[in-house]
Amino acid sequence: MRLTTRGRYAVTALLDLALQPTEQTITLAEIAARQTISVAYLEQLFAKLKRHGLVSSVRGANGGYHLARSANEITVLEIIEAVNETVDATRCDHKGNCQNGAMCLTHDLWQELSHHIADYLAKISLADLIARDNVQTVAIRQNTAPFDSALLSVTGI
Amino acid sequence: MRLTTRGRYAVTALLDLALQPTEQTITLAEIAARQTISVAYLEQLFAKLKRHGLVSSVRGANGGYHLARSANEITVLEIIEAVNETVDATRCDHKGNCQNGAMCLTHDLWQELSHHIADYLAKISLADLIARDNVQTVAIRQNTAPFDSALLSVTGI
DNA sequence: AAAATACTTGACTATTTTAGTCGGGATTCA
DNA sequence: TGAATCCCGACTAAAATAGTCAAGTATTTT
Repeated sequence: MRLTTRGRYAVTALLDLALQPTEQTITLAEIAARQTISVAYLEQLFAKLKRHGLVSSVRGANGGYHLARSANEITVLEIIEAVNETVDATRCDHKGNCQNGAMCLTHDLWQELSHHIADYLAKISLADLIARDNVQTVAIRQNTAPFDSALLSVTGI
Repeated sequence: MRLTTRGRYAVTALLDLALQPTEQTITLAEIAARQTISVAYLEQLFAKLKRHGLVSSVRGANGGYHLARSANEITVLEIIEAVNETVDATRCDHKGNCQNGAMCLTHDLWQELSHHIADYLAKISLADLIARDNVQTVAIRQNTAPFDSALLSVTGI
């Protein structure tokens, strides 16, 4: 079971995307500036997110990314799994062959824990997150002061 | 957030210990044989478990380990935390300074997830696990055939 | 007292994963 | 054409995991 920077960044980046007006394409440079993530790393993550059908892209000048579905149809679980993090806590990938082909003493415990976490995260959509007070508060902060530095880094000044 | 072999082994080993008659001291060699974990690695884990007050040891010939408390007073969460695995999913250790000193967009999500998992694991004691059908089934299997090899490795034959 | 048993400690190591970086290429718009 | 943007693969440094190994200490049995 793994839940590290990669998954956190992916959810953060997609939530940032979900907070922008849907009619615009959003560049990775903008997201990078607002969320303090390097563009190069975001490229890596968005390649996976695209492969899993969570975002769509427009190439070329004025290009960028969109959510591929509406914010209430994208769950946190999907995002995390798309960037190769698993929520599985068993060592046998749920197969039950954890001890030399047989089931280990604690197999069911880890299996139930895995399901528990997956259920929890599958019930939270990007739209749910947007609706939260603290997300709104942080988003407003990120759109004011840091926006200048976003522009700076985009223009390369 | 990490939940890997180390935490799984620790819970498995303590559950094995909890399944044995309380009046006996249990050696690591026996646990190692039943659970297919190397003695050297168990030593490392039990050092931490002892430091955290989860087991007590008896040295010398016929020595071994006991649970330091009764099985219903030891939770899975405690065991996992004792071997240095954290159930925290935030990157800021709950401090809320995840983005250059300010709160990142998804801080609350990870914080709530962490609490959710911790609550879940804190409600499961070793006694709860013992009561499960599948644990009994596996324990019986491990006490028959593999017990010979346990004796063999103990006696060094 | 000696031997056997068992725990204790610390150093060491191979492998894997994470968290990125870097360079070049393809596409589109103006 | 040239700038903006996404696309792709290779590369790397640092950390964590999953152990191993060796030497030592403590206790009990004989």
